[in-house]
Amino acid sequence: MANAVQSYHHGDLRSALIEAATARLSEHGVDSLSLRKLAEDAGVSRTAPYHHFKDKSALLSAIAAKGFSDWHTAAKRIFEQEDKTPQVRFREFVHEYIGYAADNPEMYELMFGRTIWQNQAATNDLKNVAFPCFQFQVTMTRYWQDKGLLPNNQDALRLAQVTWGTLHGIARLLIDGIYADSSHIKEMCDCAADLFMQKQA
Amino acid sequence: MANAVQSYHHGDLRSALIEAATARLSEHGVDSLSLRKLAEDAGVSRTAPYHHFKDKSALLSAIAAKGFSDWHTAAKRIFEQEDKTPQVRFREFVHEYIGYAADNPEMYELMFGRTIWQNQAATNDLKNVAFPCFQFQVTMTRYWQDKGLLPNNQDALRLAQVTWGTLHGIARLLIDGIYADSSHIKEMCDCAADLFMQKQA
DNA sequence: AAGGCTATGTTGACAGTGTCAAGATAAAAC
DNA sequence: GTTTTATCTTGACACTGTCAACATAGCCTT
Repeated sequence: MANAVQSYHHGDLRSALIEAATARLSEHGVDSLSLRKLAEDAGVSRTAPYHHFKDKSALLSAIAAKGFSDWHTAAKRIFEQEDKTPQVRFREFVHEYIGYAADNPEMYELMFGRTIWQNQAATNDLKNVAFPCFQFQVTMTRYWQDKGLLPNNQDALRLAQVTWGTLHGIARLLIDGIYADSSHIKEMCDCAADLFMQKQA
Repeated sequence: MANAVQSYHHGDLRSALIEAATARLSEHGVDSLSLRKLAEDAGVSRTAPYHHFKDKSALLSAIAAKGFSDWHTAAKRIFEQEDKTPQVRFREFVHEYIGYAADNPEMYELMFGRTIWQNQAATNDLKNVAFPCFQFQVTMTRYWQDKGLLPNNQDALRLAQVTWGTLHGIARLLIDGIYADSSHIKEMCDCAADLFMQKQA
């Protein structure tokens, strides 16, 4: 950060802030993120960030947006592996989802936490990235139904909400350390996958 | 709160604080809870609460503990209805769980949010109430397995984590307003119940 | 090139927050 | 009646997000 000569204008403060925030996020958690500390990290005064983000929530939304787009591409990569059977890919998807959450707990917390979603605080930029990500879950669900992995007598949207809800719930129990510890992640994932694909077991 | 004559000692500040906090919680959300406001509500100075709770987290834990014990009794009531078939009771349980979360979003958020669970902040008092509540979920799961509602080839603990995770996840998606809106609660519950009981469908 | 517009960055200020330390008061214990 | 203990008080500190007012410098037009 201190590579450039100190000048009145930073040059690319927006990126610097997001970078600093992402670093701090994974190390110290979303709760310890303060605009003032981030400004200091970027070598800039307390209120400078307000010229790039409406408020704190907007900055957090920008970081979360990056997380969603990353996850979306990761999900697509798993889903589109042509060399594996749908069943294998489905199971892999479950493991990857929980794995992503367990490996990036603070990012996951930010993406799906109430910090940025509560009382319509979500930015339009955020929604534009997050919603396609949600939609993709429905697309995959429909595919899994077609392939006979998931029950065909259910509405795809509902089923997507339930399957995704399951992954989301397990992820949160793990992250928050509520009656589920990380040493049994694999067993839990397999159990969930088995449960969904009961008829094929 | 102003019923008693103003005296140096409050009398039952602990209860008054919890009461005020519970009221504020359901109205304005967990994020708007401040010790100072609660102290003011109770007609007492800023730091008085510290003689009854180690810190803010301890107060929140006490409220959450009440929530857990309430839910535990509610769950037992549903589970032990002898006049209904296990299948009906199971479905009812699903609806009641999500219903409780949807009706008391802020309390649910507090009970299962990271506010009180993160980095081992949970009080022993809290754990002592919450853990039996979790255990009960395992007990129920084992029963449902015995009755053939849930797959018998799965470890009860894992299955309990997954089924509960599902309810938890759906609850959170609803509460946080993430790609699931409250007008479809019933359909989502039925879909989840159907998914769990696939073989019996 | 001169001048003004606009994006960006600055300090000052305000109302909040949780929490500690030190002292005041009253009730309970001896 | 005296001492201990529980409870409550004011004062203080280091934080926080955010607004208003002002400073700087790069760009745009003339």
